[in-house]
Formats: sequence, C-alpha cells, structure tokens
Amino acid sequence: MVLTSVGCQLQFSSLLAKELLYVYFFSHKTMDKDQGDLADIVRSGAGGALSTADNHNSYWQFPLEPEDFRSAVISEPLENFGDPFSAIQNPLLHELNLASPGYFNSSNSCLKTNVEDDTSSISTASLLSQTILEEEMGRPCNIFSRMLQISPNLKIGILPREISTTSSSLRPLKVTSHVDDMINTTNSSIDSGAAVQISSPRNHSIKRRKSQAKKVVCIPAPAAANSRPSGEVVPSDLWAWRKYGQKPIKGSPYPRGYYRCSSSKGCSARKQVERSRTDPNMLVITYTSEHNHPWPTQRNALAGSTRTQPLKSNNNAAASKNTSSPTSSQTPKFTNMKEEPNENTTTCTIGNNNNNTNSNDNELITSASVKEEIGDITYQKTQEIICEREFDQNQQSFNHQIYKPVLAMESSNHHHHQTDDLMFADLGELDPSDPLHLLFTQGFSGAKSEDQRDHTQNKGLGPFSLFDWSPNNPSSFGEASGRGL
DNA sequence: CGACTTTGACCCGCGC
DNA sequence: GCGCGGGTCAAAGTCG
Ligand SMILES: [Zn+2]
Repeated sequence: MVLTSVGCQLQFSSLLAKELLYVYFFSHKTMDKDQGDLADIVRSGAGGALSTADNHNSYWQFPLEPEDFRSAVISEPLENFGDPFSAIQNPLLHELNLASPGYFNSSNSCLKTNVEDDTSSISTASLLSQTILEEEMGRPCNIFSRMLQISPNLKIGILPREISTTSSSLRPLKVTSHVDDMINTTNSSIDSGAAVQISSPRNHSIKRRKSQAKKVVCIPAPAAANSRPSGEVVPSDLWAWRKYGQKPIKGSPYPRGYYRCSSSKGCSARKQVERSRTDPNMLVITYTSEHNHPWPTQRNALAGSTRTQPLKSNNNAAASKNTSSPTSSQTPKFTNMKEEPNENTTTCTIGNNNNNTNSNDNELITSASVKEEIGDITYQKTQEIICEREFDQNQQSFNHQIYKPVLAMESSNHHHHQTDDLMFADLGELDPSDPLHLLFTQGFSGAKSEDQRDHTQNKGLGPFSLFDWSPNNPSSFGEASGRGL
C-alpha cells in the first residue's frame, strides 16, 4: 500500500505545489442496498507558483488530523470503501499555478505522512490511503487512485496494470454496474436488468436518484477578476462533460446545470453545478457516479470545451461551464467541498481568502475547510495556508490546521463578495476563466490522463492536473432563468 | 457532419 | 392520490 502511494507521491513530488490540500471527502451513499461511504480526498494546490518542487511543505493534509476524521470516517461503515463508488473519490486538485507543474510534489511528505498515519485506519482520508486501500481491495475502483498512481511521467510505468485494467474493465457498461446502483442507474437501462424496463424511455433508475451517492464539491466561484468578460465561470476538470439539462432550483436563485460525461457513452458519470445559495460566490458541484473509462483523450476533452459559447450573442446568457479543458492557467484559489446534508456527508471546503491571488505568488492564502457531516456529526476543518513562493518552506501553514465548527462556506465566503457577487447575481456563472481555482475531485478515473492535460501547458503534470479550468471553455450555466420546467 | 447547448416535456420520488 | 420538486430525455438549434 504504502509503497504505491509513496511512489506516486514521489512522482508527483516533482510537480508539487506547496499548497496541496488534501481534503477528505466522504461521500456517503444512502443507497438502499449499498451504503457506501466514500472518502474523498481533495487536493488543492495553492500555490502552484512554486514551480519548484521544493515546497512540498506547503500543503497541508487533513489526514493529519486524525481523530476526527478517522472517527468520522470510521464511524461509517468501512464497507463503503469497497464500493466502487468509493472509487469515485477524487481528489481535488487545486492548482494555483498551473504553469508550474508542481502540484503534486509536495505530496511526498504529505502523502507519506498520511499514509503512515492512516495506514492504521483505512478511513484516513488521505488520498493515498484511499488509493492504497483500493488497491488492496484489488478493485480498480477509484480512478483517482489511479491517477495518483499515475505519475505524469510514469503514469503507466508505475501501475500499468491497474490502469490497463481499469480502463478496460471499466469501460464496459457492466462495469459500471458494479459500481453501484448509481451507475447502473444511468446505464442501467442498458445493462442491468433494467433492460426490460428499457421500454420506457425514462425508467432509468431514477428511483435511486436521491439515494445515490454524491460527492459535493464547493468551489469558490472564481474570482471575477479571472473570470471572463462574460463572467462565466467554468471549472473544468479533465473530463469532458456535456450539459444535458438545467433547472431552476427552489431554494436558490441560481439554476442548476446537469452535466454528463461525454467521453464515453457508457459512462454514467454526471455532475451538477450550481451556485451556492449561501454564497453566490461558491459553486457547488455534485458528482454522481463515476467514470467508467480512462480519461478522455484530448479530443474528447476538447470537444466540448473547445466550443465557444453559443453565443447566443449574449454573453450573459449563459454561464457556461466547461468541462474539460485543462488549462492551467492560474492558480486556484480555493476549493470547497460539500456534501449534501441528507446523507452523511462530508464537506470539504477550501478557500482562499484572496480573490485573485492569482498568481500569486507571493502570498497565497488558502483556507480550507472541511466539513464532514456524518449522521449527526459535523466536523469542519479550516486550514489556512499561506504560501509564499519565496518561502514556501516547510513552515507552511499546514500546521495551522484547525477544526472549526464553523461553516466552511463562510470562511471562504469572505473573500470575494464584490465582484463575484455581481457576477453571480446575474446568474451565476461559473467562471470559465477562473478555472484556476476550482477543482474538485471527481473521480478522475481515467488513468490515462496524460494527454488531456496536455493541453494545458503542463504536460508534465500528472493526472492531477486534471482540473484545469480553462477559460476557454465556455459553457453556459447559470442562468437563473426559470425556465426549467 | 459531429458535438454541444438549449429547453420543454416527461418521469420519478417524496411529502402531504 | 395529488402536487411539488428534482432529474433526465430528446428535439431543435448552434458552432467548429
Ligand atoms: Zn466518464
């Protein structure tokens, strides 16, 4: 286990960024049958700036905090881990500066640490641990894990087998099925017994809708600054997403966009993007199901993203979200993750105080909060990280990790009311431009993500670079227009 | 032509 | 059983 993780880390290490955050994410499934909990880990790298790998220190890890998480995690049925779904875990990667490939490098320390600590407890939230776990489990489940394993350079080299396995095996619809009902849902009609039902077009497994395990990631809406003129914000992850619906949601002024993985038809991965009611600045991305396939090829990824907005001529019209273009443009400021209340959920929020820090490099402050709600329990962790390029060093704020009962969101919120609000006000848009910051983890299952990211600049980046927010991607999302139904 | 977005309708789960 | 709200489908339109 450890070894693997370590290996990965090492690889990443080169990339690394000071500010990597690992957030654990727990997703929980309330499925009837399967209760799955997922531990997700999110990484946010804040300072990508550090191009050098030197700084691994910057990152902090939640896992460090052992008890709470563990308890929480553990408290839940470990069973879940086994779930394929768990595989979904995705780390959020934040990259402050994509330019520098160093997201991961910090990982060495972190990961190891985590690993070690966690080792004892599976639940630990560290990615590694998960990864490891998964591996142990023998399941190809997590894409993410794969990712980890895959190093930019070594990707394949390291765990060729997993990758191959995964990819091949996953693709088949059936595979998905094992993932969970969730997945089946989507595909179900096709594969599973559902076939019969197929007759009805929409039978899908909607039933489970609610039950489905979901991962919620809150991302600070990108700073307006970064955002495009149109104000769109689109967090892009490596995956290619196709928007298949948008609806207004009652509680919030902002509409929710529904996206489906366009990379593979069989892929049941879906995501919902909406602005947080609480903070318009925050985007809440909910991932459902996991990808069955490896990362989309550039083409695929580009496919969606490439498009410029529909233009309807109006910029406003849409907010677009993109999905897949990996651009590493800037630095992600923060990331928040949340999970839905219904179920046990875990929320991780990472925020950075600076709106625009863009780049910055000089100081990046990132605060991350993780909120875990499990059953009754809710934990939040807030961490602040300050990265200074110059410094970077070890000191990094990791040490500062703090758990707070406070809502993560709040903390993150501070930052930008200003512009962002405005933007969102319109309808929330996801900023495409900002992409920088956002990221989350969805399951990046595809082990092969190499190319995609390429687009970004960093070819060197490992799979982690998954998240790219490229400003380029336009997708519209956000309109609150009420049309929904 | 292919891929994506938009958008109304349909379906489902849930609460009353 | 009904209505509400949410999630998905699929046709139409757009864009590269
Ligand atoms: Zn997919």
